[in-house]
Amino acid sequence: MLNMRLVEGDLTTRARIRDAAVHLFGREGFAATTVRAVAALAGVSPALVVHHFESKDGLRLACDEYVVNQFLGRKDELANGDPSVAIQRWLADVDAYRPLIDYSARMLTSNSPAADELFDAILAGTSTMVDEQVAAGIMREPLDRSVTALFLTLYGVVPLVMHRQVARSLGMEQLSADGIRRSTMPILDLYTHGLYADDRFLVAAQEALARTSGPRSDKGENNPNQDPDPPHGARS
Amino acid sequence: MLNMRLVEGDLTTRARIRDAAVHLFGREGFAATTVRAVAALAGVSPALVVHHFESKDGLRLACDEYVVNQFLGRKDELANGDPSVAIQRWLADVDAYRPLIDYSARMLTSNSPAADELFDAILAGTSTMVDEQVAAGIMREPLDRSVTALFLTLYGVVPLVMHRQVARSLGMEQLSADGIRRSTMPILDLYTHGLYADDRFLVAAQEALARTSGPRSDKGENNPNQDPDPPHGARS
DNA sequence: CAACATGGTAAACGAACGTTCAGGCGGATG
DNA sequence: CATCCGCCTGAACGTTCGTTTACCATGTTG
Repeated sequence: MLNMRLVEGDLTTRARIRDAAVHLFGREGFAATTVRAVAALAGVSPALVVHHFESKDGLRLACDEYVVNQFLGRKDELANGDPSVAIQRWLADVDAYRPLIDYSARMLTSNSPAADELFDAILAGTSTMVDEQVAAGIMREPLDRSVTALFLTLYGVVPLVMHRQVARSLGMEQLSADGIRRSTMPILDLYTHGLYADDRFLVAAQEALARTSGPRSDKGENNPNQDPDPPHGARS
Repeated sequence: MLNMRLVEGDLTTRARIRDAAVHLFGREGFAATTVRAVAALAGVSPALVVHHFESKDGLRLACDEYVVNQFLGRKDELANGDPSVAIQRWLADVDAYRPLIDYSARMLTSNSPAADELFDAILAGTSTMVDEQVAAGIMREPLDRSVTALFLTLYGVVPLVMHRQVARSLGMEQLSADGIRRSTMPILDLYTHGLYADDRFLVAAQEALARTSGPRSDKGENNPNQDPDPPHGARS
């Protein structure tokens, strides 16, 4: 009834088209990529792309699903997994996974449901990790577990999402295993010891927050830092 | 010789078009936004858009420059400024600055030269801040100042870049001042005390890095960021 | 007053896009 | 051997896009 290679294997023409699409969507973006370009890269006719995926949107959906599954492993293992493992697996072999990295980086900043699904999965994994590490005494009890897990997730994916700026800043052509190695210790140092010599900012912020918990009228001139960037006496 | 309002003021038709473009480019993306849509939102004809900005790319360039200048303050003050001040100013009044936030969030993950310029400016400001705070004894001496500054910058902009996921995760419709307030203390706590109870991860990573400092031939079998499961292809 | 630059529009053009259609090829089926 | 069906293509269709062209109104200039 069917071609066997279609059922089990995945090196079919359909897969080649999908890979080409992941490649181009990741590098150029969805709207900037034409069906013709995908077809050309896969070595087929544009009509065949539509024949396999119904439409360009269908192709995107298939790519989304494929990348998410590659990220989280097989769908069955979705629940148990620690997503940071997947990120590590990717980053350990950046060159091989670059198309997937590019694609998911773009996906995470898009508005697609697949982006939400992927982010939620990573966040869930991070939350589990926080719970486990706190229970094991490896991690201190954070002030707010869910907010902490959220920002740990953000901090985990931002080198992926902004890999271009990371590579540029490190003086490299593109994200590489070497750059990742160079970043490991400083980041772990931050997570282990923090950065500030004392807790003056922490106290200042606490007081400021207590003061401004109600209104938000003035532009926050003595709002220590309601932003992620470390606070400082900017007015000095 | 010239219309005065064009020279000094900025509430001209040209500015209306530019604002409409920033609005749409930020919300829908550049490629997904049509010149006709910009013109319609600005209440003018599509031809006038081209008349003022030469082309759609010219319009993008003008928007890039405008947003960067809004971010860094006037161009004159570009050198002295601390960009985190700008981020704080924006986040303190999220609703008013939302179009600019959306636009620069999209810009930071794009490949435009303006994105590099903006990121470099923020990074430079953060580096200066690190130097100052270390000199003042507020901040410990980091293991690697430039890498630390880079990641502080990444961590600073990621709530902007991924505002959609931040808002979703905090159970909000969109990024709000309230969500930012809720995040302040946990983040500052991380920056002040770190997260881990001891330095076992730090030591482990240090040893792993020392072991693999040389070669990179094999697939990173004893990489610090190593994972139990080596990369696998499509075979089920 | 004539000449002209400025700010603006309506209509159309050529190109490129996503998609459709009619059909060819080749192996499995009866 | 004839049939059928899945894979695949070339050519075209309709649409929409960015852009161009011709033209109008207004107020400033010499």
